[in-house]
Amino acid sequence: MGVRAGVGGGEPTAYARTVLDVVERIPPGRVMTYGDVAEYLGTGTGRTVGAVLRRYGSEVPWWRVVQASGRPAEPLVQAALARLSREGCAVHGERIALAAARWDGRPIRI
DNA sequence: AGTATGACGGTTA
DNA sequence: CTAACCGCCATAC
Repeated sequence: MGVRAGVGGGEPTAYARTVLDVVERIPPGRVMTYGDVAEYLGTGTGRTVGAVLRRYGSEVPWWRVVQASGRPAEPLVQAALARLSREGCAVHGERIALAAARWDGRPIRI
């Protein structure tokens, strides 16, 4: 049941699965930067995280991953901002207020 | 094996 | 604020 089989031809690599796993856990209305995900995993970089989402991210909340500037990646600016705004995320221009929406990976207060 | 490629990030000008 | 540059590392070929 690889629910996450996205557009990619093959199956996600082991690394890709860890990335997708983290992104799937980002709570609605919260965001992580590409670099945050890599740092949280302890492997990879913002680039590698972006590469995974580009390939296999269609089945996970990809709009909750933004650049360190608070702005969604180029091809996703409008789509991501619309979804985040709907989730109650504070949007300033084309940027998310990271100070308020950034998620550290810990449960929000059970 | 070696090279090229990114939904990135930080620094510098 | 914009633009250029370089370091980063998993993948594709």
